[in-house]
Amino acid sequence: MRNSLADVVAAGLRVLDAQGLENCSMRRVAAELGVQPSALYHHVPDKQTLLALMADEIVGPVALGGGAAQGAEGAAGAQAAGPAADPRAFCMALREAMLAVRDGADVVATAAAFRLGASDVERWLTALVGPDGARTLLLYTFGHAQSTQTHRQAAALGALIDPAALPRRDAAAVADPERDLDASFERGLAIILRGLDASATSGR
Amino acid sequence: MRNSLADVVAAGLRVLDAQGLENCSMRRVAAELGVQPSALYHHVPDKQTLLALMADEIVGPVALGGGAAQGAEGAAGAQAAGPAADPRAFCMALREAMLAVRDGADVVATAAAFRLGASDVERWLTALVGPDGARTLLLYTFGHAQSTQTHRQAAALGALIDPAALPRRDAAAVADPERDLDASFERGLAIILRGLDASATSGR
DNA sequence: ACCTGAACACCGTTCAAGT
DNA sequence: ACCTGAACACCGTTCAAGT
Repeated sequence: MRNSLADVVAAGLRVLDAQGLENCSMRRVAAELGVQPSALYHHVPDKQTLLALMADEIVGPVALGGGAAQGAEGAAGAQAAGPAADPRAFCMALREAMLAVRDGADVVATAAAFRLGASDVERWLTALVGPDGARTLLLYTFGHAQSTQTHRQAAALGALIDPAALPRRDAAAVADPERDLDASFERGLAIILRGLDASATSGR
Repeated sequence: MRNSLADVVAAGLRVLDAQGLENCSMRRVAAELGVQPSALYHHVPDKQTLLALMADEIVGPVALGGGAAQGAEGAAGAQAAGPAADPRAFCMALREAMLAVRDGADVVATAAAFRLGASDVERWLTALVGPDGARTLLLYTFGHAQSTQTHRQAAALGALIDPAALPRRDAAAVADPERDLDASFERGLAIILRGLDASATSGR
């Protein structure tokens, strides 16, 4: 039989991961399903809506399945419990989920901005650290993940840049940008959490 | 006589501010200059480069002209001094500059990610608060500004959403989202700066 | 309910050629 | 140096029509 909405979203994620957001066109998603472009509009009103559904799929495991990342596909052995109880683990899991699919951070961040204050992840974080802490952590996490993925993409294209032409201080980061960015994320997270602690123990 | 690179960048900014990033095509920029699309490729190798130059123009006043925003165009009465000496003022000025042009945050954040660790703004902030603090503040500022502008755009299109259908807790934010987002940005900034202070006074 | 086929109004980029 | 004209391989979306 024919395709369901879930099939369309899954095909979208496959194209996104394989080709990147730039090349994730309605026409390519349709081709992935072996169907005419116009057929997609039976399942989804426009591209933006499809991307929002894809974002939900990317983030789903984090909001529902606990701190450990589970792959965007099946989520076979899901813990029935809620998300991680600790904001650090939550943000790291969120980051991992976004980084697991190509340009995932862009897709998730854009969708989240459309529902500012009303997303599941923001609600969960608000329960853990209050509304200001939640938004700060979330936007930092999005910003860092987007930056990481854009930088990855730039590095993938421009293996062209000659490391010898760079200032000495950037040498380590150029040598292993992936490890550097992971560590940089965790240090920033620590700074924000320290700020939240200080706010809690002082007069607010 | 004919157009210069500066003319192309200026035309790009005019189209961006008037039509948004989505509609800021090479063909429209060319039309703004009264020229064929192919003529742009004499000044610029591709669209990405043009957007990066536009990003520099948007952020320029902040990196060079002090804390006060000055409009992306002329910057007639520039203070000769460096940027704001205080990280709070610097981030607020950066945010203001990005918000001053439609989709400015998207354009600046993308360009910044391509030069991660090598942008002028990151260098300046690093001098004020060290590399971890700089990246944290920067990515938070980008994330919040992007979120603000995306949310604006959504609100502009969907005056459709019925406020009565929303949970009560969001009522104030819906009533005046602009003021709410400004205040939210400053509270998040305070949290991060408090975290940096705590790191400095404690053992690091 | 789900899809095809054809169309409309667009894209970024290249390239030979003009002045 | 700066631009035109024409072309290539694409876009998102709509709409009548099929099954």
